[in-house]
Amino acid sequence: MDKTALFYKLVSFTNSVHRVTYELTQDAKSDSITQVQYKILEYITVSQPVTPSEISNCMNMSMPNTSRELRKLSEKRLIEKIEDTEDRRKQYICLSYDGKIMMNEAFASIEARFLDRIQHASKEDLEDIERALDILQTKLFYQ
Amino acid sequence: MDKTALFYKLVSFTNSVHRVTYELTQDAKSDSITQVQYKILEYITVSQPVTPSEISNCMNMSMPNTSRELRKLSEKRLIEKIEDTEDRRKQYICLSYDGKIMMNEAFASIEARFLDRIQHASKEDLEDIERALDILQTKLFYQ
DNA sequence: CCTCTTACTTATCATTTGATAAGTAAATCA
DNA sequence: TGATTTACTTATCAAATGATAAGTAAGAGG
Repeated sequence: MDKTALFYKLVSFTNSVHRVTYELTQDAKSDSITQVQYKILEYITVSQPVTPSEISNCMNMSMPNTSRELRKLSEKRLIEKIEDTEDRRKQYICLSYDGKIMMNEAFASIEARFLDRIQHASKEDLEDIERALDILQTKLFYQ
Repeated sequence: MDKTALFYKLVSFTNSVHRVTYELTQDAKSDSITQVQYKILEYITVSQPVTPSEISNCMNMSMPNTSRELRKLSEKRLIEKIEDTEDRRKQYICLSYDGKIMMNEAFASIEARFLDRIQHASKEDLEDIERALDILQTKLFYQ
């Protein structure tokens, strides 16, 4: 298989990943937040504590827009801002108690759909899947 | 590895896929169309000919919004609408000549970045990647 | 101390996207 | 033939998102 054929396979694959991700995550988020706010909470969940600049960089959002969405999340009592004691310009963002509850529920609902999706997979299938995830993460979707 | 651990691996994996997809595709689309319009063109490119209803279903867009975006793409001369001769309510959407040129350019730019990403992969690595893509597509990201 | 840079905020505006109501025209069905 | 359904359109509105200008306050460097 030449590299261009592999590229087409990748295109088809990423489409599948996006479609299945959509299927697993649809309706998982609370209606009280927007899609972008959910993605920010998701990022904070796996990376906390995190600064607004990091959110801005990693999510490809401008600082003003990041700041606005963080303010909204803060007003909804889903995150907490903690000042850096050494550099008082910096902040660290963490999930609040309510935010943790919300994200736990969201992840639980996504996990349930995932388990449903792999319910007919054999032990060998699961091992294949795990190996394949590792290979692609290190050799193709790295960084 | 239990299924919950596998789920966390999946979460991390899909984040990587989304990030790399963003990296590969950023700036690939022309500035004269919006993100949604680009996604529609991408779908048409790989599935043409396709009906507005199919686009609406597969892209999770309402028919009115699908219709609006297709009208805009048509006004930009990037797609063509062909009436079904048997059922005159139906349409088939195809890329126009200009649309094909635009998508060829976009795909070429994405492919160039992809090739860059795998430039250091050995023949064995590429085979591993191909196998892994196949396994995940059939066992996890199916349908 | 003064200047520059960094980290973040506020304000504002345009554009995109999503949702809904209402309509047309052709096919199907009874 | 008349009623219903399907495929798509038009119009309109609200909300989300993106982009930019201008501002504050703290740290860093000379």
